[in-house]
Parts: sequence; structure tokens; C-alpha cells
Amino acid sequence: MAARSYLYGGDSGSDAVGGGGGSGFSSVMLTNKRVSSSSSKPLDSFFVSGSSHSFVGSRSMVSFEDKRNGSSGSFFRTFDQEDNGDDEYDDYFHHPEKKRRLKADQVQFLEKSFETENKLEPERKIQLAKELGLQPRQIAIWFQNRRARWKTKQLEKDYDVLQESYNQLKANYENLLQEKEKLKSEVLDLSDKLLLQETEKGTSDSSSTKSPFEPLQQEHVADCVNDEDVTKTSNDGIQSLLERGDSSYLFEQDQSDESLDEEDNFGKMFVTPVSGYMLPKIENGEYPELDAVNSCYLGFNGHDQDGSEDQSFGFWPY
DNA sequence: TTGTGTTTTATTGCCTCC
DNA sequence: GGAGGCAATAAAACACAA
Repeated sequence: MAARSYLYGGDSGSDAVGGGGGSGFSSVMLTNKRVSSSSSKPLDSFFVSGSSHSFVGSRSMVSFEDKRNGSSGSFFRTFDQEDNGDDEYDDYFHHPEKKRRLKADQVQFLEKSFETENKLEPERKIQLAKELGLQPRQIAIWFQNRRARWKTKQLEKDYDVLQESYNQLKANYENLLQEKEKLKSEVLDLSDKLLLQETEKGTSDSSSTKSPFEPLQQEHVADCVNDEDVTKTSNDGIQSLLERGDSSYLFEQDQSDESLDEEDNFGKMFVTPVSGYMLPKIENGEYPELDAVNSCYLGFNGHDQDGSEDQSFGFWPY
């Protein structure tokens, strides 16, 4: 073990109460195992608990509460002040391995001190030990354990917050999925209508100019719409077109029909060559709404990069 | 009364800081 | 290298249902 000094009981703690399961009364159990420069000088273990005592020994250093017999009273009891001193003497000296809990008022005092500052400076440790009639080491241990409990509570709170956030995100994601399905069916419906329209137009006028939808076969559109990764595919198609500088597939608005543009911004849309989706047209080198369209995939596409299923899009702090 | 789960007190070992 | 903090853990004390 690293350098650690023991005031009593010699070496590490095979004979100490607690981890070692050994014996040893307060001279072991309540002893500063570590010697610190500030508070764990050898006399620390014999810390005087009350202002009226210059030295009262280990008995008065501990002021435990035994809830079973309801003993209570001042923090600063001494042997002389005990009502049933002999019995408690037996408790302390003949059952050396027993731990005693701090009294409720001692705990309350420590809690208030912890509220103001959860770290313990040596001076404050000494002061608290004086006021409570405990050893500085006990104060330090109490604060240490209290910090651990506080941390656990904080983690629980953080977990709850994250859980709530996750639930909200999940709900949003499910809403977006529903919305996406709805939009899909709308796109499919409109594509059908347009194709029908083009077909009728084609039969009546076979020499008309090519429709921008001509490359799109209806079954192809349907296939693409059913594609799980359709939005990503759409984006890929757009990117490849942009890289090729090929804008011939972009759906150009019929300039003669201004009312259509005003009513539904149809002219700001184009049909993707691969999936047949209508998407916002590029403006200033950016897709104004494409990021928003794809955002759900980036965050919640439910697939790993290798394509495997990954339904656990939640995040856990541990 | 007893078995069992939880809380509290304390130890141990490791780590960081000065 | 010493002092102190923290995580892990032990064990006593406590709570409570059966």
C-alpha cells in the first residue's frame, strides 16, 4: 500500500473494523488511519469534544446514538454525564466491533454544514469535530460518504432528465415518420396523376416535347417510394447530378403559368431522377430544405453505417 | 421472531495534486 | 512523498414484511 500512516493498530487493516472484519474498539475503529498534516496529527484521535474538556479520551470522542434504547442528549457527554454509564461502558468496551450511528442532531448539523459547502477544509473539519464531539476523521468520512450519496442522487436526476429528453425525441421521431409516410403517399398520388396526364397528352399529341417525367417509369417511382432509404437516395441523386453539372433533369417551371408558382411554389421543386421524388430546388448552392428533410435520417435512420439494423437510437449515460 | 433489503459508518486501494 | 478525494466494498444498524 502507498504511504499511509496509522496511529494505532499497526498496519493495514486486517484487524480493523470494516473491510477486514477484525476486532478493535474505538482505539482502532475511531482512529485516524491516515495522518494528515492539518488535522490528523497524532492528537487528532484524542480530540477534545467539548469546550470544557481538555482531554476526555476516546469515550467522549464518540457520541453515538443508540435508537433502540433511545439514548440522546448533548453532543458533549462524558462518562460522568451518562445516565447509565456502566451499561454504555459495556457497550463500548465489551462489544468493540459494533458500529454506532451518529445521533440525529449530529447528522442534522452535518447536513446543514454540507449544504453550505460539500467540501471540507481542515479548519472546518476541526471545528465541526469540536462542535459535535466527534473525531475529525469521522467528520471527513461522513462528508465523503455524503458526497457519494449526493453524487448518486445527481446521477439519478440526470438520468431522469435524459430519459425525458429521449422520450420527447422519440415521440418527435415517430411523428416525423408518420408525416413522412403521409408525404410519401401524397408524392405517389401526385406522380400517378402527372403520369396519367402526360400519357393522355402524349396520345393526343405524339409530337409534343418530352416531359421531364418521361424518364420516370411509374413502377420505378413506386419502387423508389417504397425504398427505406429513399430520402438518402434522393440526395445522392441530386449530388451526382450536381457533380456532373447536369441539370437537365431538374424540373423547370412553366414560365407561362405564374399563378401555379404563386400558389404552391411548384417551380421551386424538382423531380429527382432516381427516386422520382419532388424536392426543393437548389438555391445559392444549398438545398434550402433538404437538410431538414434528411435530418431524421441523420439522427434516427435506425441503421448503422454498415446497414445493419440499429433500433437503439437512445443514449444512456452509463 | 426472523429473514431480507436498505442505509450508514468505516476501511482499503488507487489516483491526483502540490 | 504526503495529503486528501473517490470508488468499491465490508459490516453493523436499521426497517419492515411475513
